[in-house]
Amino acid sequence: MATTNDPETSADPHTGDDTDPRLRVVLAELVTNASRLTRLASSIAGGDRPRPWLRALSLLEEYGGLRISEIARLDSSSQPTATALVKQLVDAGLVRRQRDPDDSRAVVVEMTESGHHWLAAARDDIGASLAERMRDLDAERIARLSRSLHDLREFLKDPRTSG
Amino acid sequence: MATTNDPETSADPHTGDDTDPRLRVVLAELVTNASRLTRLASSIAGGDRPRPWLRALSLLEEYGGLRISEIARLDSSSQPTATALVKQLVDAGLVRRQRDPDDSRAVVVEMTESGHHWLAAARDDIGASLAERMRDLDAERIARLSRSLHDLREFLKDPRTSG
DNA sequence: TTTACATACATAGTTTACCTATGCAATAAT
DNA sequence: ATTATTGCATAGGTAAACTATGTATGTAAA
Repeated sequence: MATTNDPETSADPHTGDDTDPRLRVVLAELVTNASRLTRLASSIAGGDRPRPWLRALSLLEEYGGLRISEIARLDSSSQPTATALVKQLVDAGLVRRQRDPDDSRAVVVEMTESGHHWLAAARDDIGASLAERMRDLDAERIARLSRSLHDLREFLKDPRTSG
Repeated sequence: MATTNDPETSADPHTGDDTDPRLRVVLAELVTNASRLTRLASSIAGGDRPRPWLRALSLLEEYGGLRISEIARLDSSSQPTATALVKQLVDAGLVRRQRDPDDSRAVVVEMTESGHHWLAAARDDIGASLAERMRDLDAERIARLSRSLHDLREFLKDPRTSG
């Protein structure tokens, strides 16, 4: 056990033991609740749309053209996973691959019109399924909650440039 | 296209088209943000703990003893998935199976002491990993956010009995 | 400029987490 | 008693992820 360390000198960045214990607890609860909500929502509104497609297309919509390795990094997945995912999207006609003129090793992935339509339809479906079960909720409250989650993710991505 | 329907008579419960369009949009955004936060957090704090174990043990801690089919339902998974999951947890010594005295077809699954320890340690690790990157956040704000997500899930589970 | 290393992506092979379909035993309903 | 239903187990399959590695291109050092 390390609980007998001198509190004055125990700021070891590896263990994080100098953080607020209350914060540790509520952060663990937060991810539990976010994860459960996500799982329940996707069981209700999932349809048969591949969730990796939604993630990748959302990123491409947000950032424009992306390299394979950038997709992997932004999606917290490995490069081979991103390669396979892009292949599926190309086969489905939702994205297009182009060589980077400045670096012929690289590939730039862009959404097609069909990809934009697919993503919009997916979001409509998800929103409609959920709204049907939650029609009494206040949209502005949900919007605020959504923004909080967004901000928290930005902070988690890089604590220095946000928050 | 169904966009030319008479708005007065288009309250078809199958399509949900009578719900607030703004609500549909923000709900779709909410699940996107919750899902992305979950994914990022688990890539940071995931460790190598099986996520299904965390889900199942959290349910058992919350509800006490549960049947296989109850675990499946509460976890939004199929019964065979729950059977396999419980088998893994039994093999790891984290839960114990007992026959239901009132119904000898049924199985009641309960956490062992080891299971409680495992879950507590997992949460400590997750909380510590996240708190290390987010040490400047206000714990009470996170707690409120966490509660909102919890309440929203309760509402989504059964819109009539919560809100 | 040849050699060496780094980067970007592709491919192979494996594991994990699910699913559906089905079988079997116990209970409930007629 | 027969039939239907319920609770779980098993079989078999798919999708999404990983690591390890190969190949081609770009970069830097000798």
